[in-house]
Amino acid sequence: MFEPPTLKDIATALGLSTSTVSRALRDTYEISAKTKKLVLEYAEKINYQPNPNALSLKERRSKSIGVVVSEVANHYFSQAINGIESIAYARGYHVIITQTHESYAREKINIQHLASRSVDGLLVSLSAETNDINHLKELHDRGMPMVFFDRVPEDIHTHKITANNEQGAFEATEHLIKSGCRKIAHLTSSAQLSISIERLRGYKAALNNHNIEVNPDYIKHCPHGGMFPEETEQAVLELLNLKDKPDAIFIAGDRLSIGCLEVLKKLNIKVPEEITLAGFSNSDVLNLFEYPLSSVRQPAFEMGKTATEMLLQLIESKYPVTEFEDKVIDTSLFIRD
Amino acid sequence: MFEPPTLKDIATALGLSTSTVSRALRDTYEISAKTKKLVLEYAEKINYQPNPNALSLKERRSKSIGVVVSEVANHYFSQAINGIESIAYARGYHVIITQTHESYAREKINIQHLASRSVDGLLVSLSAETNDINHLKELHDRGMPMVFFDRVPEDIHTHKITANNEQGAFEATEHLIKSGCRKIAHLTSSAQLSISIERLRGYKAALNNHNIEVNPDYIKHCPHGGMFPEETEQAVLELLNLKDKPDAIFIAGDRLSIGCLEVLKKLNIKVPEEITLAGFSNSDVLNLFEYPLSSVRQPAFEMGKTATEMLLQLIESKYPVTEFEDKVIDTSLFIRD
DNA sequence: CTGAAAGCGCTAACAC
DNA sequence: GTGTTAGCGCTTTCAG
Repeated sequence: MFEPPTLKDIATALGLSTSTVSRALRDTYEISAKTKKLVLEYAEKINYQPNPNALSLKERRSKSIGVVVSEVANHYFSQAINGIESIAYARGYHVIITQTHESYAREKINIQHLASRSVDGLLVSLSAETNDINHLKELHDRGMPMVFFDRVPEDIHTHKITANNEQGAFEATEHLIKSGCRKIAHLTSSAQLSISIERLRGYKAALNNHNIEVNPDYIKHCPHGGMFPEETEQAVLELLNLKDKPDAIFIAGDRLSIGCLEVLKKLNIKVPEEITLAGFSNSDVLNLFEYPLSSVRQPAFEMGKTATEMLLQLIESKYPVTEFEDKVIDTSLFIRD
Repeated sequence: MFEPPTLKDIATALGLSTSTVSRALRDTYEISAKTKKLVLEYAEKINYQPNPNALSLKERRSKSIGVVVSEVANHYFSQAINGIESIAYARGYHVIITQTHESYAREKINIQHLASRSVDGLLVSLSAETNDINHLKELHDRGMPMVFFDRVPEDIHTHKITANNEQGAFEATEHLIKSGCRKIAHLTSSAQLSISIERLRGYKAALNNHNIEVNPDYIKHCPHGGMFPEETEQAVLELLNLKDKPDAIFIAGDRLSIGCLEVLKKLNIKVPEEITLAGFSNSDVLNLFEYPLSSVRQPAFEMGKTATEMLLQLIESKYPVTEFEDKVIDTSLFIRD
């Protein structure tokens, strides 16, 4: 059994009261230098650490924040998490990471878990399956500080931080057009996700701008964001089996890009000779790929940092915050031919 | 301010005592069906959740386990984490993930953070920098349940779970030999890491087995496991600049493999024509790479699961455990030419 | 069957 | 300057 020393242990060992010890440790002014020294040295010696649960109970905050993402294996999220940690650690907060694996049920459970009083605030990116956000709304209404990033809900009024998805999608699609493609398909995640909506909008805008008609057959949604390979495979096959086969695909996500590349490779379809690709991806190994995939990169680290700063501001604010920011950060397009 | 309802809130609202409410909620036998129903319905209505900090304080356990890995972006670790979560969630435990980024200082801080009483046990994979394990030893001596996986220390007596690194390294190296290579280099992580030692041993054994002399110039250590690209680049360049240039490299880790491939690509050195590669990697995109990289895959998910089962057994054991297991799981070699 | 009270480890009035 | 005490939210004797 792991039984760390407590204030009382120090107090009895030193013949003092717990409050004196507590004050000495926290360096209150009204404590004699001698006692302070005595206590500090003894605490150091036995490696005393205050019990965080007792502290949380008392102070009514845990100095920890919860993070909800779909998958840490996704490079966008692992980079964002690094950004989150960089700020949180510097400000003395713990970071508790949970994954939804794009499941709405899992998301509800994780949020539930993190709530109660075990975290002081939440950084959330919605799962692909989520289209009912009542579990979040309720928690938010009851006062849980919350900041959304990347995949954000419409009707919760709080800070949100997103990449400029529309602009990124526009640039990627336009790049395909400028490369000579005209029959550009769009492979994307579930339809209700904010990122899907915005990227679709950018895609359509680029086509419109170049007087290319939007072909509904060219737009394929994967409700689980490519979590299941079959899902992606089927979508890609449907595109390839169209009588008027696309000459390019603009892909809205990392996992989808990988799934798509795998299908093309399996079918031995040459990229970019037979089909050209561009996609949203924060992977750091794209340039090692056999097939070129131009990619829209999101400033993941920076987004994580900013989201965390915003959250800590909410958490530590003395007064209820009513002005919320909707921060949009630019993406950058990396071209590979 | 987020102020969730407490037992007392329910009690006063219903004109009962807190102890009655507590019992009703936990379905004790000595409570009238009527009261129970009343309480349960009200609790449901206001979405009551017990305060986990109060619970932890009382029960002297938090129902959460801490995980220490170097990087969640590493596929081996993200898969292991999925295995860890699968068991932990099923048994009602939280999982708190922390990253060391291969830094010893960060590892110490994370362990410190997780300790005290905020987690019931620890799943640890050492950082590349770590060669002093006193921070862990001390904690372990004071009774913190601990299970090591992947990168394990020598002299802490507890459950350990590793891949059969020596065997995996042997097979990979032998594969290179059978492909006709004779001048096989070894690019690996920091020298004190258990995985480095074991993989080096397998590498040497394979060479010996085929009567190839071990050339010390062919063995390059990267103290930070490829965390810094310059480190890997320098090591690879040193290998390539040898007068007797190697015709193959056996690479001991994921990040190192990527770093190495990037250097080769930059220098326009053809794989496998000019040099053949094999490495430890759990990446799921290797077959999309331009250059073939045969890989030793570790059963990461299974390792995470097993480690968690072992840890929960330690945590929940009524009596001090003195028999410890040293579980070694086989790897598998995936060949790409 | 239900209530009162103690205690988990800590801090913060309030004594003295 | 230091000790005493109450209380954070919960469970658990112990009374009744």
